[in-house]
Amino acid sequence: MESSLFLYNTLSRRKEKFEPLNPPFVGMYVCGPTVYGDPHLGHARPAITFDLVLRYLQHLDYKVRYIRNITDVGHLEHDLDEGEDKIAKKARLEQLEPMEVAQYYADRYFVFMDALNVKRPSIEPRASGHIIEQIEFIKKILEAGFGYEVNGSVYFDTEKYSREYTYGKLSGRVLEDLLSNTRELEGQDEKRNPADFALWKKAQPEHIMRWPSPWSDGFPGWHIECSAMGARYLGEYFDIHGGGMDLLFPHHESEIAQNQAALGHESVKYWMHNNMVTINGQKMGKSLGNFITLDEFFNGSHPGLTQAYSPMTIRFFILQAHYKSTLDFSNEALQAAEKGLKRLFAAIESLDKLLDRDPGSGMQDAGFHYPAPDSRLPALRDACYEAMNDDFNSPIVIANLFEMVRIINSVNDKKESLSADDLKLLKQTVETFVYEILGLKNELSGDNSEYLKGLMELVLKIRQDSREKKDWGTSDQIRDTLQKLQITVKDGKEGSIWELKGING
RNA sequence: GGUAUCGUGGCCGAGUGGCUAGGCAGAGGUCUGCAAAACCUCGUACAGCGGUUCGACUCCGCUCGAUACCUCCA
Repeated sequence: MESSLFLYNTLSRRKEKFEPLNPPFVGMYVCGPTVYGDPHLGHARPAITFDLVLRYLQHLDYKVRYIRNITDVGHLEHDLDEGEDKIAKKARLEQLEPMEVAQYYADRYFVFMDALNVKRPSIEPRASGHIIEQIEFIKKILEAGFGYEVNGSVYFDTEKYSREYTYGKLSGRVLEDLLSNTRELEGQDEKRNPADFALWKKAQPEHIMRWPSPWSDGFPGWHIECSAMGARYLGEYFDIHGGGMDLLFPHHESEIAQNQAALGHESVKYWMHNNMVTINGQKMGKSLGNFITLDEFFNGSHPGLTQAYSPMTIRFFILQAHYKSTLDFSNEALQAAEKGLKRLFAAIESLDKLLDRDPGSGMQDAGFHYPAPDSRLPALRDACYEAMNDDFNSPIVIANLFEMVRIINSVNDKKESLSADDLKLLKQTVETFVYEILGLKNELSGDNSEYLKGLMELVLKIRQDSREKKDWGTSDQIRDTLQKLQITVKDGKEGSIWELKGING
């Protein structure tokens, strides 16, 4: 595994070799959710994408500090209520404290991310807990001369910035185009330039989320939190900054400008952006109202869903597409993912049984020959590493895993044979990639208590006896009854196996 | 209009200048008391039109189409 990890850097628009600033340490910052609504499928994408990145970096023995923020202040409602904080609005409607709302949805977010087997980041800082850092950051921008204050609000001076640096380098935009193509919005008159963005906003009287600052009682602009918290926890220069493609402009663009202005240099070496989840070809998003929440997926309680889908089905579905491609949701696609995942885990169970049965001794006595080492196995393992090294290409990893599935099943059917060493290599490879790197887990096996296992062993023994007596009536009755209890019995050459039907039980 | 990404077989989705992606669905077969599962075989896809090339789905141009973003909206 001497090949290096390459990742696509949005800033350069090409794949670059990953070379951490201070190996073996890696600093990674990912834009987290704004906690004013239930997490939906669109939230799962970046969470799982960067969970994959985290897991693979950890697998490569990097020590990763992973920061994912919680935005609980600052996002303004775009449509109806101009200038009102999103969280504040929701709070007023529901007669709750703003922080109560933020806490509620943050908790929901954690629960669903846990269900998706997304590892918790090292630190999950909240914007509301870092007002001081944000104010300090704004001060630095003002000191450097790239901001200006108007009526208690502070704005970033994009025009002045553009004289020395390039505002638009990340998103490929040109400031002049931005100026000429800006649509007219209310409340923009304070800005010198339509392309300028707020660093600090003075709160209107009805605005209940507010903090004191040198300029006014108000709240920070949207982009400043990531600049401030990134610098706070990862330093002025760190390795990876991730987020959804929809954040590329203006959020990340502005973050670069803020850091350049305040610190005198940029902060991020590699910018990574995951693509969107679409539904009927359209971005799934809060603003379009076409989102399906994770809760609804897990329960099947959305009219657009023909059934419930388990967390691992969702995770597998997302990993089957490369993170930079759009991923179109459909029931058909999710059902395909569910079945594929089931096949994958069925093969892993078969592999375990093969190893239990043949721990490597006595094979020759039992009449087995010792097959030569199978060259396909190291090749498949290497292909998995190559895929991961090539910008985290999880779909290729999965394709290779299915090649292994086919080999496992062939061995299980006695159509091929593998040495015990090869079986172990196979097991190690499969488990490394499935469990550790892709972060999948077998949801079916969770229900296999020792109690249930013992009971099933007895039932299948009785059925086996009746089968040997060709008492098909009894044997089929047992199978049919078990089927009604959601337990499927499959007769194989080495006896019968059983599984609980449906990943949701 | 600008910027970016993309258009692959029934569906989802990789990838490459000439060599099988993979999953699901479908067809045929093997195995099995039946069933299920598994295994084998199969469809010869790459928006359209030009160009470069010995050869392009893969490179270039154009056309058509889709999606995202365009100031405080994941």
